[in-house]
Amino acid sequence: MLKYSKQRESIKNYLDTHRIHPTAETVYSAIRQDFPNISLGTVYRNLNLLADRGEILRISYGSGPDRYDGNTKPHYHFICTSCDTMLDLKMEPLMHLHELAEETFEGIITNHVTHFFGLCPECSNKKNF
Amino acid sequence: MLKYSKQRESIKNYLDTHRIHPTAETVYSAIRQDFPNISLGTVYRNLNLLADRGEILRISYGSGPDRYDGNTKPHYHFICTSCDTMLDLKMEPLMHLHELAEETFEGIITNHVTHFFGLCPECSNKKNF
DNA sequence: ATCCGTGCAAAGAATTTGCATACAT
DNA sequence: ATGTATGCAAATTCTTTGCACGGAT
Repeated sequence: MLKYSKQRESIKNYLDTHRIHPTAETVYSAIRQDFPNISLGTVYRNLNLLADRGEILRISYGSGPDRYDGNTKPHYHFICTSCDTMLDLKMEPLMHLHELAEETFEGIITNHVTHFFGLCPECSNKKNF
Repeated sequence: MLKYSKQRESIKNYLDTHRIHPTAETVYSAIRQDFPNISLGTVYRNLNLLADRGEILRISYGSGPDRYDGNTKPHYHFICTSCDTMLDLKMEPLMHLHELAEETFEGIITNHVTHFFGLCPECSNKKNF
């Protein structure tokens, strides 16, 4: 049975109010303002717990630490290859994509993950001058 | 300037002839048959070097170690959530997908990575009985 | 009273790196 | 001869985990 903890509430609240796709470390630093004694282990434990329950999203994309997202509505992410910023894309997720993939596949496909890469608005401006 | 090494050649050759999306460890174990003294560090160094040159693919998908692929032709991957097998999908990659994403995005999108998840043919059979 | 969550520190997994030597050019 | 590649081991990075204590139910 799940018990309330103020640390977990604070983490969840942070993710709900800061849609910056923070890493565990970033969450840790932020939460520390309110809970100076919180440990990184607790942050990881709660991020895992929340992600397992579907209350937040864990996003892995290849390089560097995982990111977390309070927005659990299906949406795609963009990662800037220059500054590593992660942004939400407005594009509608292609829900039919795994059905399409399943047509030529003998197993069962239940979901897909897509990440887009390139230069974020800020970095693409810098390169133009 | 890049110099020849038999270790690197062997790694490249292994990936070209074994399309099983091995991890660095798997490559290491295999190459060791021919080069008993090769070190894991050398395997990683060469996998990185080959991936940077575009001669092989590095595939990260969230859990566990990265996988490597000798097939550099654009194609999607499927990962079995039960046995962790990684398989190529026959489905044509949606090259227009980042153009589509770019329509509602202020930056520059140069590519996308999509992974499909579910049960591989073998595991989906087991579950049916 | 029970037992889940926490803080702390140590351990673990995956990968990278410094250094002296071996090898390709 | 020059400089890159290797083997080895230590270091790094990110994340998980064991344990004793504190807090929620």
